[in-house]
Amino acid sequence: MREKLIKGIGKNMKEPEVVDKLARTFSVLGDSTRTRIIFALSEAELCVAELSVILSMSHSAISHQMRALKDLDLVRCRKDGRNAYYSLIDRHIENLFKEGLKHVLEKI
Amino acid sequence: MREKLIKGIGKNMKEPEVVDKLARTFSVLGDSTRTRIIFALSEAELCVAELSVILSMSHSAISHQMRALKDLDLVRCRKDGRNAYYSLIDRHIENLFKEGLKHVLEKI
DNA sequence: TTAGTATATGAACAGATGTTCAAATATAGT
DNA sequence: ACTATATTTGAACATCTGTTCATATACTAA
Repeated sequence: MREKLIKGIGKNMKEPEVVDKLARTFSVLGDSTRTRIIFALSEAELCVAELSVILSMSHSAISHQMRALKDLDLVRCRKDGRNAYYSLIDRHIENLFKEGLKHVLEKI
Repeated sequence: MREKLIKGIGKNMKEPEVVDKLARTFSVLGDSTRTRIIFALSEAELCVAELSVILSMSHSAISHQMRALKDLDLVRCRKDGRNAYYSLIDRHIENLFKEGLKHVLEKI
């Protein structure tokens, strides 16, 4: 047991607010439906109906997931008539996704 | 509805095996206990007892989580006597974690 | 061997999560 | 106004997940 080391790490630990948001951010990427949505959006801006074709899932299921992604600032929504077009909010998210993908492809 | 675009994205979609492992990888980062463990390990190699002090959690709870992290190749384990020292498996994971942290700090 | 310590494991429980279904809202065209 | 289409929402349900508790395993030192 290295008391000083432990104390130092405890001191550096991020505040609960930050830790929680970080965890929820990873968590929202951590579902295969949403992972596929993020992949699709990394190729193009897409509306709910298009995503539901790509993933073979109901509009409702997609819409619920889009809300989760929007709540955590991973995607933005652009309304055009009766369509809602979603896209990744920034390159940051795309990088995060691609870094994860690289890791997985190395380990498989 | 843009049939060709949709078909193209469907074709590019990663295989279920890859998607699932990617999702599970993000998922394992997506819990505040494990997020804190990853943070601690980004500062030093630590054993279960030390992690349990830093996080104020039982050895058992930590041990269960370490297994989840090891199963997904996020950490490695080095046995030294009766201690099990864990560390991040590579810089890749550290980058992933720090990218996520940057995103969160921007959005808070 | 024995006692003591560090981890690991399995079962069980409460709480969280993803999908479905039905219904509501919103917009466009007639 | 009415109809059709796109999306959203809320409730319900089954499944998954994280912690606790008790117990087991592994190693060290006497």
